[in-house]
Amino acid sequence: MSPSTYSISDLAGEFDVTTRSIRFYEDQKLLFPTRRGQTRIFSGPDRVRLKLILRGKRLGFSLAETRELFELWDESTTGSMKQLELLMTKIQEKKLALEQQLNDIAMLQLELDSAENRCLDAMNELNEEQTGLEQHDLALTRNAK
Amino acid sequence: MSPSTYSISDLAGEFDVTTRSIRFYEDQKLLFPTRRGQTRIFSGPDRVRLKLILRGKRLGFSLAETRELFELWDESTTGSMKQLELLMTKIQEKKLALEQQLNDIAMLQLELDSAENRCLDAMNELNEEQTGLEQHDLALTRNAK
DNA sequence: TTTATACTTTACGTTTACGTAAACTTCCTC
DNA sequence: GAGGAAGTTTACGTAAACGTAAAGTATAAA
Repeated sequence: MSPSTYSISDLAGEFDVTTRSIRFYEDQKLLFPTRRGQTRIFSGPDRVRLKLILRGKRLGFSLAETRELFELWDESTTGSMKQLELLMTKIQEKKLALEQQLNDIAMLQLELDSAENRCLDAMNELNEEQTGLEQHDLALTRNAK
Repeated sequence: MSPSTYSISDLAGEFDVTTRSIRFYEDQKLLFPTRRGQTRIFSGPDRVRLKLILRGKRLGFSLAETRELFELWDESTTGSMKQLELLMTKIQEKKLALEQQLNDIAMLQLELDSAENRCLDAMNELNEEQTGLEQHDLALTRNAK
């Protein structure tokens, strides 16, 4: 069974971040460990939030943005009407940004494929120059699975 | 017809960045404008690169990473075998990172949808409390197109 | 009891990606 | 020829996200 509390180095080890980073995230109000004495004790939800923080980073989110998302999520159970409307706006913004990111990724993937093919072509040319034509059909094996 | 050269403020205006940023990108070897006197003149390829820089930023790339990609692309026509193999490695790395990003985005989208629904539920509840049950079926209109 | 290990706080240092101000030059227009 | 707009260089400032000592505490093992 997975434990329900974690030390700072447990989490640092599991997610490959430094303890310094984890303490910084706490300082920035992204994590809320309890204490035993002065030692931090992280809960399951803390662990989840850490995972989300790191995912956010991979997507280019600032810590402030991630914290905003956390707050939105938390307030979604308690918010007033005015709050909820603002929340909807923010959610829509994030969704639009993600759409944009999907487009960006799709285009970059196409370009990387193109670069990959150019690279393979160049490698094949170098091979042919060196070894003559005897391996000519090797050039056709590159799309085989 | 689109012009083939651009001033710094042309590009700043088109892509909504400051001239300061553009100069900084040049300083970091990401753009290579020519000069007329001391005034920068940007080419079509420069404009494309600027667009790519900004796309990279949206994906969380550092300027150094983007420059690396540019250099990879440029070297793909001239590289030696050793170079080309390293290039392939880098390309694979980037492709893997993009796959990860796609996963990350998919999960975040699910969570945003969930948050959106929680939000709509909460708003409907507030409405019902205030107006009684007369608008009860309004709660069902939210998935209509 | 000493020693090792893990944890803590405090605080200054560093990198990235610009912002911002100061002090010019060019060119156009009035 | 006096502005005004757009360009330039130089250089210091700044926010974010940690890195990196320094110095102390707590606990378990030898």
